Amino acid sequence: MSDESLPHRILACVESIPRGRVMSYGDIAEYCGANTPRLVGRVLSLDGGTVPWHRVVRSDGSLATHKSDRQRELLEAEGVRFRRERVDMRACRWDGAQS
DNA sequence: ATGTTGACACCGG
DNA sequence: TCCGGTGCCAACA
Repeated sequence: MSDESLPHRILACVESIPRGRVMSYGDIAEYCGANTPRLVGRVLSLDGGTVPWHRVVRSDGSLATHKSDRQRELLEAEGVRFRRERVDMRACRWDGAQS
């Protein structure tokens, strides 16, 4: 399964997130076999923006630290439901296999 | 090898 | 629900 390197796997996973859906750093880490969610954030920062990074949020639904404004904008544009400053995980969480 | 840093997660108050 | 401290693991100087 891991014909690709871990960083590449993570990016592929993020790309697989459907429009209007989100995944937490921890979920992606587990799904891709990363030992720590911090690694996911690192990969995304290095990548720069060739993947829909805005669809990756914290496990509690809060947004990333520096780009939170931008991120919320993009997510709302995709129809993601917000509750104050947090994503409605209950409705938008994507596990990578859900229908 | 050791200490610092970070696009995180979890727990207690 | 909000805030702060603690635990994690990998990358870097």
